[in-house]
Amino acid sequence: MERALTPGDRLPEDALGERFNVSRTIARQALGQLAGEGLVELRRNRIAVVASPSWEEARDTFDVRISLERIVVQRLAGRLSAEQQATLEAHIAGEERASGGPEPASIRLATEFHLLLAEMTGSPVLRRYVAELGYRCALILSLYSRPHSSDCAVSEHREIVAALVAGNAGHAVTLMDHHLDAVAERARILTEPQREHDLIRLLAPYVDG
Amino acid sequence: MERALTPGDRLPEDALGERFNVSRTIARQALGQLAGEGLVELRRNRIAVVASPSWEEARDTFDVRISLERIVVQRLAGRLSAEQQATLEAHIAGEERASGGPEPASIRLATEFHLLLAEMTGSPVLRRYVAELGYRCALILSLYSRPHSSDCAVSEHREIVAALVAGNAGHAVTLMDHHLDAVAERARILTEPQREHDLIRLLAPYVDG
DNA sequence: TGGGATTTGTTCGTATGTATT
DNA sequence: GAATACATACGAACAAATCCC
Repeated sequence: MERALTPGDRLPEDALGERFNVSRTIARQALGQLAGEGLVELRRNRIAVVASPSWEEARDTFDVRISLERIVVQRLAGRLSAEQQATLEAHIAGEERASGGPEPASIRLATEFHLLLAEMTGSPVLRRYVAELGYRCALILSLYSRPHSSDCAVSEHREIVAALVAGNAGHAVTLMDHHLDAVAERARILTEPQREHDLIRLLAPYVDG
Repeated sequence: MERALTPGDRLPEDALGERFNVSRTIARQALGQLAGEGLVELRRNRIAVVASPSWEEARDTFDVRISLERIVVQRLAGRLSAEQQATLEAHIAGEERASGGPEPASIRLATEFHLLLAEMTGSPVLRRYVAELGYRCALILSLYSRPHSSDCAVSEHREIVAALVAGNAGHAVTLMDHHLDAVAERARILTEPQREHDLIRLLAPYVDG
């Protein structure tokens, strides 16, 4: 979500295990799960790498994501509790605060906004699928998009919440469609191949303890 | 899919490995994947068991499945190639032929019809999610439904295909909604706890070679 | 093209935790 | 309630495949 890693980056079991202070067995399990979620590519006898979705897979992922999030807003329109409303507004305020700061934080918050909505449907299945697609879309944008500019997105988030609170399902769906279309639209120009990464250094912030 | 196993059935790594002639490591990996798909419950230091979705989870799974399959028929209406049409008709013919025979076969075919439709959208993501939910719903029905009666379902499948071929998206969606509602409706009466199973014997047909 | 260094695939042993008599 | 049997969790080690110079 924060683009600490880039598609194609190598993920050797040993190095991961050393970084997170676990054995290869554990690192291997984690890689297996991530492969199941489409974030890691796992080919037999080959080193695991961060997934590099093809252009077709990218398009497909975005298309299904749009359909799924449409379901989310349809379920939520006019049904947000006061508490949920407050949570969403607090989140958007956080996004605004972060919008001037470091990019990884604002990218993460933008993704988490959608996750928050999915969570509020109360459907674990919907939540899981939206989360999975959200993560994959973040990965795709790091492959295909130009640098993130989050300013517009925050105001769109605000409008979506307003439509949900107003109970205008149709409008909320339209807004969400346009919002996600706009996000997908960023994935138009291929960025040049990324720099070499130092796995050990990059993952340092993510080690517990 | 064929209800060879029932929710709650124990799945010890050892027994599985012996049955399929693989080591515990491999059996363990398989259990991990199945847990990711929600078909197996994996609690720390405890024996794995076939998942027993709660009533709420069951309801949720069916609800999301209906929403997802609605997307499938919307994408397919008026867009089926002659070849796809033939494939679907052949499948339904197979369902009819099997409807008098052994139950496991017809249950499997009924589930696979929906999988076939999802596949024809050409969307790997949609296909995967519909498959996952289809398998889970089969599991749920084996927990909560009375014995399967597939006669009605086959004719409903036929009607859905007809609406798709006619290009009537709205009607196709309605038919699919009603069809899946009817399937979910079967999950109303709790069946009594199932008999004890002999894992070794039940899995015998599934061993390769 | 060849060969050494890496990295994965798999098995097995031990420790630890759980169920059952 | 304690002891025994059983199952899982984890890591070490070895073989085979791959990578890279």
